[in-house]
Amino acid sequence: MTDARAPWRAVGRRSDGAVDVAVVDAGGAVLERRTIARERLAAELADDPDTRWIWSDTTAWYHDVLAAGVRIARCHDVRLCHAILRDSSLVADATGLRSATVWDAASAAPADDSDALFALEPAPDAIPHDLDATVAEYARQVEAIRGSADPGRLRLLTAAESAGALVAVELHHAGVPWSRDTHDAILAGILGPRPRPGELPSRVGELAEAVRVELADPAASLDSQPRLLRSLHRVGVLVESTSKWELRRHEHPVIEPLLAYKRAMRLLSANGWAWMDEWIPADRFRPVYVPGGVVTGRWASSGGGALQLPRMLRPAVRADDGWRLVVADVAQLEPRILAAMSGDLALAEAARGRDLYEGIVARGTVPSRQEAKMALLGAMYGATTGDSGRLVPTLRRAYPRAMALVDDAARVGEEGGSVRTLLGRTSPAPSAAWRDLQADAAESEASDAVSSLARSRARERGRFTRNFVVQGTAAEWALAWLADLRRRLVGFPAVGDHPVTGRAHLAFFLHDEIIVHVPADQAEAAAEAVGDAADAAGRLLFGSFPLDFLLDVRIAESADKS
DNA sequence: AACGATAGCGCG
DNA sequence: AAAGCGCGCTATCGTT
Repeated sequence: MTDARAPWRAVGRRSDGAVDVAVVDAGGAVLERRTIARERLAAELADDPDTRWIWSDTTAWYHDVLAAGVRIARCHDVRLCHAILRDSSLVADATGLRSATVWDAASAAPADDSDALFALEPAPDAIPHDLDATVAEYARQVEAIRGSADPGRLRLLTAAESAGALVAVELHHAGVPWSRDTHDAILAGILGPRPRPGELPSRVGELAEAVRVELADPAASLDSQPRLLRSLHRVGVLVESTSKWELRRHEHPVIEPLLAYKRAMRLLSANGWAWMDEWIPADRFRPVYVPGGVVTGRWASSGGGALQLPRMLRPAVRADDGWRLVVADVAQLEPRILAAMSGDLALAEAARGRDLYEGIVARGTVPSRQEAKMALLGAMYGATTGDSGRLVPTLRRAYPRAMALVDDAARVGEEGGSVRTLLGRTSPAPSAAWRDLQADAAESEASDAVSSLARSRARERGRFTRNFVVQGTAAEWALAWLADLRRRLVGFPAVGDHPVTGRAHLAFFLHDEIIVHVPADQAEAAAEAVGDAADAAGRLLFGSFPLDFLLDVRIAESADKS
């Protein structure tokens, strides 16, 4: 993965806004340095597009560079890698990294505030962007990896995390191609035509009216849970909450219009016309992705609810004229990850070339696909009761290796220990409050209340660590998939000047799903690249282990699932 | 008036 | 009854 002869370069910001550029050796020592004007930065990177650029924070640097028309191949994101290495249980001595607390500060402001990096007065809680601090921390990280229990895995993880950071900025830059007209039509179909500002859409008003009729109260408030609850009780619907999953269980003429009202209001407030005007100004949705934003290594997002686009809006995701979308998602990613990382050949056999849940049924473990899914999700999430928990023991007998991996992770977590993903991302240590509670419960005169609370908190943490190993390793696989596909797409013929959108490019990513926006005549090739990248990611993480990462790939003009 | 916490629901 | 993980966002409610 790392080539000792590759020229590595670092950039840092000077207090006057100019940029220091340095050539560094494999250990992070500066061999040469010079200073260039800020305006020269993009050109400087363009001169060495294949070099690995070491910088403080991809979000802070890359947006300007891309805006200036330059794309780079590789980077080392010091902030993101610091967080990984500081906590990784593979790192033998993290003292130096832990004392470099300045790298724990928040990332720069989101990409649209592109002046944030070059503001004269950096925010007091921001990470440093100067060359000396950047290179010094980089050297600490190189040393931490070298002295670790598994340098190869940590190199892979830090490279994948950094590549993901590049993808995240590029995704923001490209945006999700979006049809405002289709979006408007979907809203109108469910809510009624767009109302004047301050007015409720007609269909919402009708539903509210229907609910109030059934509640026999023309003034009933539907948006306040306590008041709605009282209204429901008055007409004999004895629910404890106003949640839809509880309402669904009751038979009463108010239920159906009420659920429809809640659905409509949800759509209106979360993804209605106001959202469309704010987030889709010009037929592109540009969410802010936050790589490493979740403890497990998954991405988070900030603003716009990028990771929560309701499925009913997916028809609004629409390729440009003459372009197509390649929409691909992995079938049962986390169960496959579990099979591969535990080396469970029986589970891998159930997964090979088919729907994994169907494979479990075919092997006679459980009678139906639904039960197989419930059982496996229950095993990965730590269910102990209900339909899901009931089937877990059956699964434990059929797939002992896979189940032992998650059961061990849960046990370690309950005992206050740390677990790690395949590549070494490590779960956070329990809080002081958690440890205090466990210590209190261990005292001989501990009350029943304290003991039972401590047990409950221990189990909670066990469910977290149980899931952490699988969710986190799945996130690593997905990063490898993204990074590999990104590299393949650069080889596609350019049809425009833009470094990202001037050719086939990634347009969306969500945990186990990718959307590529591609000129129509290259769509088949792009679909093939998506599959090849998935195969490559599997080999990178799991070598020759006999398991495939089955994709559902579609080429279409819209992302609508048909 | 401005904050944090909570309920509820969207996604994987 | 969400029984079982991880998120972000909005509206409402309670506190200051």
